[in-house]
Amino acid sequence: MSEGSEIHPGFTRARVSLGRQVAEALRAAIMKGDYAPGSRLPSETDISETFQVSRVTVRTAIKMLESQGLVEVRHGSGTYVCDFGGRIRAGAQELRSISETIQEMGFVPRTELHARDVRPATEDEAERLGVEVGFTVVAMERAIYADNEVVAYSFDVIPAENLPARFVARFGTGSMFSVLDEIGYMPTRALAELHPVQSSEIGWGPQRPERGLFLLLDQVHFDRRGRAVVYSKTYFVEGRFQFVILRTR
Amino acid sequence: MSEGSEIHPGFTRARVSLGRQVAEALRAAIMKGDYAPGSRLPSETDISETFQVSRVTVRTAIKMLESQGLVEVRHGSGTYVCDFGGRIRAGAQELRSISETIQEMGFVPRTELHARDVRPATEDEAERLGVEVGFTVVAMERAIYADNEVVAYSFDVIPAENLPARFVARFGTGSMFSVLDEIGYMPTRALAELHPVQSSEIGWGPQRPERGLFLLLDQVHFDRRGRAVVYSKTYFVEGRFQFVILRTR
DNA sequence: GAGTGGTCTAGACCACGCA
DNA sequence: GCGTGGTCTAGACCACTCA
Repeated sequence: MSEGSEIHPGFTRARVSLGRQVAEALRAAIMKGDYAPGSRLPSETDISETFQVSRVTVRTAIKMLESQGLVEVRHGSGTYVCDFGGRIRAGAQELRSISETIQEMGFVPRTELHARDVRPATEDEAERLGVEVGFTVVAMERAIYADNEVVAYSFDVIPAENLPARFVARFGTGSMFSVLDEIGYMPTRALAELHPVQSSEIGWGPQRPERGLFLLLDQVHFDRRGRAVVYSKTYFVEGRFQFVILRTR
Repeated sequence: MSEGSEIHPGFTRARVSLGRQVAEALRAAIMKGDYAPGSRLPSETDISETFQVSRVTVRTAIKMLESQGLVEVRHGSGTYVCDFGGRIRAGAQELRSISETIQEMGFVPRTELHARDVRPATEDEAERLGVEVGFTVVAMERAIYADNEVVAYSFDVIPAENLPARFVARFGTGSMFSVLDEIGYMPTRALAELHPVQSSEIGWGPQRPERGLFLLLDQVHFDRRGRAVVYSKTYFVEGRFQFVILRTR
């Protein structure tokens, strides 16, 4: 552990909850090898003393790690580090950018803009985003790479009717989420549907799968005020990305 | 609301947490139409007074409903009932039997046993279950119906080497989970992977999809002691079941 | 029986939204 | 500015595991 700093109430520009800070510290310790797969973490009481936080806070941190499939909690026994292989593994209920996930698993992420358009919303898009048909949107088509291998093709639609042109222009350059953050539309929640898809019409370029089999993550992102800010269809190429879900009672 | 009974600490044979009880009561109220889609639930403080529980408990209840995509929480504003259509919608991170989910959505569930075998575990099964190759297992193939329409085909494997024959015999008759519960192997956690699958070899009977497209939920169930108790491959027929994931930061 | 995680409480204060 | 949800605490007691 040996962190100790960085963790403090006081809310000194604290946009990150204490629980998350503890979770990140524990995650780093695990990744660094302080706790080997199969070994036991310190007890919740110990951790709470180490970080000087309440046990409730420690528990929220551990729940986060658990939902990422990183640790396993056994009642009456302890919390144990999971063993996981080298594939890209993402906890499906963690909302984070795909690039971020790829990076954290030790691969080099890259996105490639294939098309970009400012146009009226289709009927489907309008319904999902809760706007009128014909509302102006920015539409993007991107390929997402991990170590130069296509992991997913993503189609994103962002309502832009009332957005200053200087912001509209920035979509397609750099991280979509950082632009959204700047204009105050940072997604905090997404409701996603999962569908299997087979199509030879999805994707492009030399790595386009022959008779492509994809896992479609069909999701609408909402900001903290409940406004729909992005409608995304991300087609994950089967076999290159491991989506994990921890299911509990 | 107007429940009031059933909710009490005291732990009179309470295997169900207070939070879950409150969640169930709220869920029932929503399903009954007490709160229409889009309308606001009472505030957390109000609910905690109504049910005579702490606000923390109310919050765990609301988190459950949120993860099922049933309500939407907006900071500073309130908790609102989501609008969802007539399709079967399951929160992917809730561990519950499929039949249970189907029933709760207002359909009539039915499972049909197609095959059943007691045999040695394959290499793959042994690895996933953490047992030796050749370990005796019960293997079942079942079709799961909602209102007489096939929703999924499920392949379940249960380690049975040391299980009394009288229990082994019961798998395939009635609910798999109730048998597991009786013998003390009730799953409390499952780690699932999601994959798209296309195959004409999955399924049987007149409703077998032509060129079947499925969402495969590939999962190992664990009991509270961390023992692997079931290895399931469930192939959901695309279009008949809506898997929802709430993703949060 | 000692030690671990699971549940619950009452109370405090912060951040946000909305009028 | 009031009411809403968000975070955090200290302490209590229960249920479970394991030696």
